[in-house]
Amino acid sequence: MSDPVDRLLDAVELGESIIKNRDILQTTYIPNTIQHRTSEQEQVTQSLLPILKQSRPSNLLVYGKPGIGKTLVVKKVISKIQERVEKSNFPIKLVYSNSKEETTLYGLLVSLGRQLNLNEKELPTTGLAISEVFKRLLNKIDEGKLNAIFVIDEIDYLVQLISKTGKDILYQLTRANERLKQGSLTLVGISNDLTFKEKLDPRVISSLGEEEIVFTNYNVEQIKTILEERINEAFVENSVEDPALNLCAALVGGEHGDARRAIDLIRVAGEIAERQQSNKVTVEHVREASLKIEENKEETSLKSYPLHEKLIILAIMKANGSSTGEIYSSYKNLCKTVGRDELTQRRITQMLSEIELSGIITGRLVHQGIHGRTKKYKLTISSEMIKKTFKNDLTLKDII
DNA sequence: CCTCCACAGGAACTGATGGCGT
DNA sequence: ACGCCATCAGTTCCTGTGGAGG
Repeated sequence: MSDPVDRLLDAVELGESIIKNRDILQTTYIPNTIQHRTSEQEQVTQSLLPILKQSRPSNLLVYGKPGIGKTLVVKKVISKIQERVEKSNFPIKLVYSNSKEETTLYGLLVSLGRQLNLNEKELPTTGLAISEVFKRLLNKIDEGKLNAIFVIDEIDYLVQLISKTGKDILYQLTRANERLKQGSLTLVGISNDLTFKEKLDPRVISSLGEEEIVFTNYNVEQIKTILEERINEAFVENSVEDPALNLCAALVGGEHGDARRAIDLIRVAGEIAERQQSNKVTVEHVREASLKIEENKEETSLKSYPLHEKLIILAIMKANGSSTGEIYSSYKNLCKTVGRDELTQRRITQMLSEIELSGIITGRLVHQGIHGRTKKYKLTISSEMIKKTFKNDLTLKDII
């Protein structure tokens, strides 16, 4: 999104910048005070408190919509506790992982292991049985006499991964303490999906859900104060106009109140203002930033698709609003012209729903009586965008 | 009221890849 | 050297279905 080369060049060109501290505008930055979240911080601390007494704290489940500070609060509390026990010989190890970023169960366990300082030799990235990986994790904790806290973000994705493979890793994680002699393991699950608990094994619920904390959504006012705080620290004084700030909060607050997106928005707006050599961030900049973020998302997801998905998107583009059957035959023609083997219709329907999930197309189920049922797909982005991004693709450029 | 279309979408399977332990 | 294990892309086979048209 923000190209480091551009950033450097701009900074040199301008000599001075209206953004004085860029790190603060990163969504991973943990501010000193997390606004509107004091009681949640207390609750998290409360359930992790037993660590100080060297006994095992409760497992914890944190719920709430995206971008409302769940991860921030959990990370902050744990690092505070870490500071307190630093000198004792009973160290706390924070291990964070995001299930969405790891595509497989194996990958997730390995990323946990890496943070426990297991190297390639001790924990290879492939080849082992899942149970073997798990055993090595526990061994490491036991040997190091660690108090490990596993923070698993978007744990609902993990549940999906597990249900595919049939392993009950979550159950084993929650019961791991019975297998540990010297260390301890605490599980903190973070979930966006408030109903996700229903999908869990009841045995897991009883131990994982020992404590539950629900984060409420931010409203527009709260988003605004959060933005204000970051702006104060990150921007040169008075360089963000009030209407711009309001618009930022309104654009985001109108949806789900995702603070991360608000912060992204003001950061991009700031960068645009800088590039235009303006010394103020205006409403216009925010509007532009909003568009730019949108387009960027579209472009990167278009680019990242494999060939057959791209062909499907082109097939839809040629006949916007067509049914699966029509798309499929159009796709087959495209395959012929580029000289590739075509895939089965089953695979194509699957790809279509995958693409739909990313938001580039939308499908609508239609029942046409004797003409059966189909899904009709439409593009949600402009065909110019598609042409523009696929033009550089060697195999595609002549069929656009 | 029944039939039958044109698919949706689940489940199980295959073959390839890559790397482990022994 | 061998069997094993996880994962991925893709295939095969399958059951299910709302309502126009007879």
